[in-house]
Parts: sequence; structure tokens; C-alpha cells
Amino acid sequence: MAKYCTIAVNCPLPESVFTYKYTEFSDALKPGMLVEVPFGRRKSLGCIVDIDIENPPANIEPSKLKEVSGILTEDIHLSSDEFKFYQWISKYYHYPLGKLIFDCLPGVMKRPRPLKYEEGRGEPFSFDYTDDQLSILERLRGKIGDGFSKTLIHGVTGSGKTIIYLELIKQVLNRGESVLFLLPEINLTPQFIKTFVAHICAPIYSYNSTISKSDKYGLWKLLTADDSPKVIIGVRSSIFLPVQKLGLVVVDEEHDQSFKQDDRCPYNARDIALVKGTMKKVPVILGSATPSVETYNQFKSAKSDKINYFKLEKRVGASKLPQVEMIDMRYQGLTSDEIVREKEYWPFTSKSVGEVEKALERGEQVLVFVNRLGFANYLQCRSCGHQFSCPNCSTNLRYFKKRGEVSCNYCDYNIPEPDVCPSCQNMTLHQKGFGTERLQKLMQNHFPTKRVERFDRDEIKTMTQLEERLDQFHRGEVDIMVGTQMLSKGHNFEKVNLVLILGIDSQLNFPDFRAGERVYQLLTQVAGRSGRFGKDSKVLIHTLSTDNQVFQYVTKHSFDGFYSDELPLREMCNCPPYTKIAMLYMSSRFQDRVINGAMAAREMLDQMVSKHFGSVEVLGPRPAVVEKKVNKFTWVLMLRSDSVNELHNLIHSFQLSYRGDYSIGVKLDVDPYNMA
DNA sequence: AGCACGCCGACT
DNA sequence: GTCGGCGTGCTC
Repeated sequence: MAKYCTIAVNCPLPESVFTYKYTEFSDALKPGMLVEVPFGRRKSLGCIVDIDIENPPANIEPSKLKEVSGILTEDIHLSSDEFKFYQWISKYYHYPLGKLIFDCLPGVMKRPRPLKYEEGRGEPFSFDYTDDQLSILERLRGKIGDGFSKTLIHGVTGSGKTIIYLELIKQVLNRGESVLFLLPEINLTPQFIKTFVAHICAPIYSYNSTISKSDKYGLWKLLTADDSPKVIIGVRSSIFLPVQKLGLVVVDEEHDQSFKQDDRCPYNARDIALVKGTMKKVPVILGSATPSVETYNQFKSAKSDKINYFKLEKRVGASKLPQVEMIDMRYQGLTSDEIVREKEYWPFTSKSVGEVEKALERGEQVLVFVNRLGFANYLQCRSCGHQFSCPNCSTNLRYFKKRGEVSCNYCDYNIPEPDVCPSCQNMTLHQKGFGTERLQKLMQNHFPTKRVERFDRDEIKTMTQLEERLDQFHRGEVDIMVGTQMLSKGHNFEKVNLVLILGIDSQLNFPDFRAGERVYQLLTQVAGRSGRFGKDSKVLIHTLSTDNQVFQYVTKHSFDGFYSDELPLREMCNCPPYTKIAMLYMSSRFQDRVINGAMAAREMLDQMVSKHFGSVEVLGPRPAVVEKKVNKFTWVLMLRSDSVNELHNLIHSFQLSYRGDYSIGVKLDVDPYNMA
């Protein structure tokens, strides 16, 4: 007799679980198994949800049910714990279960090559612990093996969080359990691998975009079959790895926005790490020098979480916090002659260039930060004002001098560097704004005998290049390094006691309730690169708004000041953590259709709100910050509520009843980080 | 998202 | 005539 099973199929429909018949495989099929199924006019992949269902669903004719065509692989299957994890995420982010599962799983390989990993050498280590470190360590040791707990270590850069992690990891491994260690970006991986390989006595696996497809598959296969103690260091997607006998999850740099995925399922790995911890009954440790406002608030307000908040306000050893100074780019109090002279140094100043000179004379190295790539943000004709913009996107083209072209941020459009204005034939084109390339060039002009290098996505494309450039810098072969945030996170440089920061104003003026938080975090992190090894050190911030409050917290190294001022602001403007937000993105190749569609959606939402979900506020629609990308127009609606349940129920009802224009794509983002 | 069906314009 | 553009609709 034919039996029925439910299968989460890899398809983008809001409801991706379908019923299938099976006969041949009746003994082999088990929940969590990966199978091939016919789907519409094609084949697709699925994951078995339930088997042995006696009665087919009533709302569909039984003859229409198709049969499972085969088992995809025996190497990988989802345990019931993992399956529940995926179900939770699918529900919370309103993302199709089947698609989620197959987004996360590695592609199946017939013959994976042998899996690469490093065996820890388990060298003994002894550090001089501070009292703070010791007391935290003692408290955290008690949590290992004691079920779910969540902990926040709020520790300034250089306060020695790594050593605490290391001790706890060793303890977990000794219990025969494994550790999942999450980092926001791959560029932090090498240094942790180095430390862990030296001192830990277990295999260490890394999981990020630089490891091969074969290694990804190999690791999934290994973890499915083998529960021996190991450490996995990975980026956000490693939270999905099927680690058995999991004993601890660490999320380092908890605040970092790289933990939030913005394509496909918009999960935040830090948030779902806590879900995984709850389900698997293991402790989760979050660490950051600049916790996100949400996390900070969570640990400061809930009674049970307060005791799990730990601070490390002092740097270890001789390391001192840098002196942070503002550089006023408005040239206030200068005579017009002085201003003319000062402009020669733009976007630096005579003072900041002077400080660089002094540092170089002392034989030190200097870091220069700017959050922009390329030479100039855009080109503009001096005579007629013509701007070079992208034909496919609503944005200006960025000027890359080295490549000799102007090109688009969002699509692959680029044209050779023009030397004449196409609309008025004038030969003078303004180069507006600056990026890493320009700062490198200017620094090189100021210091022709010194070696000035760049550290950004343009220059560093592979793990090898990353390690090479860092090694060069450590060996002292580079005097000035100009970089983006890529350089701002986690690295320790012995001979750096001066850091320049430029171009922060554009981020300060960003129309987003998290603008202040981001700037605070970026500046504090960047400042943390300076003076890690005992010398007096300086951070110079170039800005037009020296009196902006956010700089005060950074210059004064105020540990809680930012949060205690920011939280009331968030409450006043009904922003997270006091409310929950979801964004609804609608896009189409036709501008009129997407606008009409978004208005219609707004009306539908309004009706639903007035009937059942009174606490939810619907805002918009408005065009996306970049309305047209690659010839697709996007409009945005925002949903906000202080009731998580009502927000979720509204989204769910909307998804069920919304059957709009097929040419309009709808995307949801729950707990958005950037609200483009 | 695929994938096919079907309805119109412009070619050997 | 029919090749193929893309608009529309469906997926247990």
C-alpha cells in the first residue's frame, strides 16, 4: 500500500512543504533525509519532514500526488534537532523552509577530496591574568556543561577576551565536546587559527568562503558521522553546521553587521546562535568591545541576564588607551591665507600630516582609515555640471584611477576614464570626494621615500593576499597602510601608535536610527588598533562636525556613556530595542508597477492592521535608497510594533493573502540591519 | 526560482 | 509561413 510523506521542497513559495507518495523506499526513508522529487515540470530537491502518513491531505486529489524519485545522498541528513532549528528560522524570518535548508547545505559531491584541517599542538600556555579576567573565567567555567546560558563579555579592545575563550574551549574539549566559534569576517580567521592551533589539543576546522566546495561537503559529511571533540572557526553560515556533542558556542564581535545575512534568508547568526544554544542546551558567549544596542539592553534590563553581563574595562599589560583628537575640517579661526595653505593638505590637514611625519621619524607605522574604495566618489564637469551616472542604476559612477575607469557599485557597468565632458566637451572634470586610492596617492606624495600600501577589497581578494599584506606590515616593510574597515577589526599591530580616520561625516549623516551606533562602533574599533603595546598613542578624526555627541564617547573612552544616552533616544523614537521592525521590499523592472504594487500592499496591510493587528504601524511605501539597481526598481514598506507576535502574525497573514502582480518580487527582512 | 505555454512581431 | 521575444501562471 502506498504511504505518504511530507517534504520541504527547495522552492521559493511561502509554503514549501508538500505531500508525496512513496512505495519503493518505504524502509529507507527517514525524517531529515535528502531526496529528489518531481516538482512541477522539473525535478527538485527536498528534505523529508514526516513519514508514514496514512491519509493524504483532504484539500488535494490523491491522484495528483507525485512519488519520491530517489535518495539524494546518504552522507548528509538532518537530525531532528537540526530540523527544528531550520523550522524555527523559517518561521521567524518568514522564509520558505525547503529553500532555507538547501541554501545552507553544501552542494552534493560524488567524490570529495580529503578534508583539510589543522591539528592543534596543545602547547601549554601561561598568561598573567588580570583579576577581572580571572573572576570572569571562574564564573564562566561553572556554565560549561550546565545547560543553556547566555553571556556577554563587554571588553575594551586589548582587554584579553581571546584568552578567556581559549581557556573555556580547552575545558569543553576535555569534556569530549566540540566548540563552534563564530567570527564576523574571514579576515579575522588567521589570527585565531594561529592562537588556537598553538594551544588547543584537537582538530581545528575553518568554514568560510575561501574553503573549497569539496571541503564544505567533506566537513558536513564528517560532522554528520563523527562526534569526536573539535573546534570549528567560521563565519555566520557555520551556525548551521551539524556539530554533534556541541558544548559551547562563541560569537566574537557580536555587534558586527556581517552576522546579518542580507540576501536569501535574512537571518542574524548571533540571534540564531542563541536559539541553537537554547535547543541544544549549551552555553552561548557573546563578546564585543562595542556591543550592539540590542544586546547591551538585553543584558542590562532583564534581571536574569544582568548577572551574565561581564565587563573588562582595562587593557591587559602595558597597553594604554589612545588619546583621541578631533581635526576640524571647517578651518575655523583661520585667516583666508591660512585656509588657502591648509587646503593644500585636503582631505588631510597640516596637523595630521605633521603627526604622520613625526610618527614615521620615530620609526613607527601609521594607519589611515576611510570607508570608501577607489579614487573619487564621482566625476563632475566643471563647466556644465554633468555627472557620470550609471545607465542601469540610480547612482553615480565611482572613479578608479589605477584601473583607469569609472564604474558602478551595483552592476558591472564601467567606461574608460573620460578626459572630456560628453555633453559640453569641456576638458576639466572635477574629482569629487576621496577613497582609499586617493589617500594612498596623497600620502605617497607627502612621503615619497616611504612605502604606502592599500588594504581594501580592491587590493585584497584572497586569503593569501590578506596574510601576505599583514605579514609585510608586521615585518615593517610598509610604513603607511590605507584601508577600509577590513583593517579595523581585531588586528594587533605592534608599531602603530597613530591612526587617522577620514570620511566619517557621510556615515554620521546617514538617515538611519543606527547611524550613531555604527559610527560609535567603527570609531571605537578603529581607535582600538592604536597603542596596543604600551606606547602613548593617538587617533585623529577628521570631521566637519567636531561637536557631534558621538565623538565624546570615543574621545573620553566612556564605557557606558554611549548606551545610556542612546537608549532613551531609541525609546523616544519607537526604535529597536523597544520595538520590532520588519521591512517589505518590492521590486520590478517597471517603476509604475512596483509603485502601484507597493501602494496596494500598503492598503492591504492597513486593513489587516485595523481588523486584527492594532499595535502594528505601517510606514511607506518609499523608494529604496538606491531606487534602481541593475534595471530593477525597488520600493520599501516598513512594519513596526512593540508586539513581536502581532508583527509576525501580520506578516504571515499578508503572505497568505498577497497574490499580487507576478512581475513584482516581494522580499521580507525581519530585524533589518541596514534599511536600504 | 525554474520552466512551459501562448500570443505577437520580423526574418530565411 | 515559423522562430523566438517575454508576459503569465503553476508547482504535492
